[in-house]
Amino acid sequence: MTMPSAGRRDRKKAATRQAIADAALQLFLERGYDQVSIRDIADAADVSTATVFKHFSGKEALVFDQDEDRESQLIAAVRQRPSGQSILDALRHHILDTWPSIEAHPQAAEFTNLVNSTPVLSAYAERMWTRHTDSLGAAIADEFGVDHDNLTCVALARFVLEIPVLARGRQDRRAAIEAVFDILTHGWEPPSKPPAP
Amino acid sequence: MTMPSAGRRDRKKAATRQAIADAALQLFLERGYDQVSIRDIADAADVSTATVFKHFSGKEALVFDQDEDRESQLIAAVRQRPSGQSILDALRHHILDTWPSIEAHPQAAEFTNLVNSTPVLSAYAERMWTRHTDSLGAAIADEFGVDHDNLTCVALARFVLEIPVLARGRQDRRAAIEAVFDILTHGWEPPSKPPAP
DNA sequence: GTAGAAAAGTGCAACGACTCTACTTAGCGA
DNA sequence: TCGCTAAGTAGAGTCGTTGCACTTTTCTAC
Repeated sequence: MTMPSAGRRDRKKAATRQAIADAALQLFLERGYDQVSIRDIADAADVSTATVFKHFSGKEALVFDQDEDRESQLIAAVRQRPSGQSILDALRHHILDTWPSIEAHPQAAEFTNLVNSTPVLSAYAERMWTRHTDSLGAAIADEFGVDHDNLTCVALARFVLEIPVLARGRQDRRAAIEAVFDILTHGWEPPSKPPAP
Repeated sequence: MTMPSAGRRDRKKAATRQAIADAALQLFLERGYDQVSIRDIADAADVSTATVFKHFSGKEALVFDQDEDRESQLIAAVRQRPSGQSILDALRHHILDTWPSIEAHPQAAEFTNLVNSTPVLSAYAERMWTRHTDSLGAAIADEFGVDHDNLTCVALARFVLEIPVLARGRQDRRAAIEAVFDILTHGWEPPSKPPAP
């Protein structure tokens, strides 16, 4: 594995960060997002409020700790796909491989519930995905040798990044992901009517 | 036309609201969003800060004054479409008819620039559109007699509502809208390479 | 008309998120 | 061992936002 703890300093820094994130998540799950202040979190982690903001850009970021390198993974999935594989297939496999496991965590039920019941967190979660639209669109455009803001490529990036949001909370997430990729591949078709009740 | 000014009270209320919105927009364009406080706006409009929040839900809402009934228009476009017209066509015509005029306003350049250069405003603008995903998805589902959270319908709603965001700032907005609707209708295809330089 | 409900607006205090500044502490490299 | 730098602290301050008690204005019903 990687060795992120080059020295005692970095290790202590990571420990503080983790202590803050842990305290925050526990308090949020206990009382709800709006009922927990930064002060509460700082006290629980035994740090000052200023330290909290040294580690996290804002209150919402405390909830989504492990966000880091989704972007680079996405772009790598496009750039380093098996030769002969289409970009749509590469993205489909990447999302099928990486994403459902995030929701399959223990504690995921409570966590998902927390996010869905707190509007500011739902909004933040959506932006976490769509934030990467530009980079992914540019990567796709590179594969075809067109401008980075090429509409076709940016549109594909944006639609693909909506898929996790669309699949969130569905019973069969994998089927949902496949279904939406089908729309993108073959065009939209009216839903099949269910058998009459 | 409609008569929204039933009495003196409503007229004065509308006037105050307008005074606040005007003062806010002018100050924002002059100094930039972050350099204007709610107190500044309240002072410029000669009201108290509490009054500002009686009329607008938050600071961001001061920028997007005329947001109101996009949702009902969208749903009407689906429900009351000419018989025989597909839902995709109805939505395409609706967006082509209603949306490009919003950006064609005088002062639109400065305004667009303000929004694009202020992250919190870009995020808010996106949410203004995608906020209606659920209602539009439900309306589409109704047309086919399927569940309101039917994935195919919700996905279509979400993709369609992304189109204005995708077309924003393009040279030829109408062509951009058509192009994205083409993706939704026939499936995604790689972009055509431009002639080599 | 006039009384009184209803609503718009005010002034103020408060809370929480976040920032800034000046200061202490602790690891690190020479 | 001696600084240098980065992590952390305390505390004051800004700003968005809300709540409360109160005044003023308009509408409505008698």
